[in-house]
Amino acid sequence: MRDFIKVMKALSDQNRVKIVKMLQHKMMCVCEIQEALRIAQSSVSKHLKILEEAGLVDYQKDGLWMNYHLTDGMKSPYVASLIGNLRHWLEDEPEVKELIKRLPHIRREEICKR
Amino acid sequence: MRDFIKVMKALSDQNRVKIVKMLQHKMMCVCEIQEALRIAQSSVSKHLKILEEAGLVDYQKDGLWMNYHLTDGMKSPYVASLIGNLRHWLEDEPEVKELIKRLPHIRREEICKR
DNA sequence: AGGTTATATTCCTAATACTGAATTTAGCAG
DNA sequence: CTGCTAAATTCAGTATTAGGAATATAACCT
Repeated sequence: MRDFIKVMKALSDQNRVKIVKMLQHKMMCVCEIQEALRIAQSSVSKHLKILEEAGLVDYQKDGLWMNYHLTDGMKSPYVASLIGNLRHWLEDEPEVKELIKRLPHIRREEICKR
Repeated sequence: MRDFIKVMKALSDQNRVKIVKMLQHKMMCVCEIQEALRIAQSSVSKHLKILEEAGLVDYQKDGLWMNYHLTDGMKSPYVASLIGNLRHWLEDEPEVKELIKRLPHIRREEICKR
């Protein structure tokens, strides 16, 4: 029950859903997500932690960068099902579409170092 | 997006998830749910409203009673998917099992009128 | 109409959650 | 080691949510 509710809560926030939708397209570091969502860096970190604790995302260190990516959901049927469905769900949401369109132009080399 | 998040939020609460699991077994009135969950009547009403606004439950009047039941999810893919999955999900949760076991003994004729 | 009962709504309190600014931590480069 | 940068954590303020007691509403009965 606790695990199920963790996943539901994780997906109960607009910014976190947007993060999931973006990560379907490419792995991203914190500052890229920050740039895409235009919210404070600390907020991004906290959202990612909530997604991670729900089992939705994971990350690999790459020097200073943390590359966040979606998990395969092998550890939780709730995660597997929702990540699977979210591949088609919300695809036509204007907010999501606009975000995805901007994705290719958000490159860490241009964003970081400031 | 708003609709999706409404469904996620509706299922982000233990008592609301329990209500959904109970309604898989039979339609129930407010006081039966109140007796099953052992929480205040106003809390039950509010949870049911949240579930209703998310499209997860609906009700039919029967005199003074409101018979709440799960929807078929025809109006929302999110609802359809989650109600479908919740038919097997959480079946082995001790809290849910105990609740379902008590269900047959919770009959409105014995509960109401007090 | 007046009484009774089931449910909804209002009101208030306590707990939880989101936000951003500031600080800390960790990994590089020289 | 020093300086620099990305990310995590802490802190404080605000907003949202869950809870129950009390009240209002609606449907029934006589």
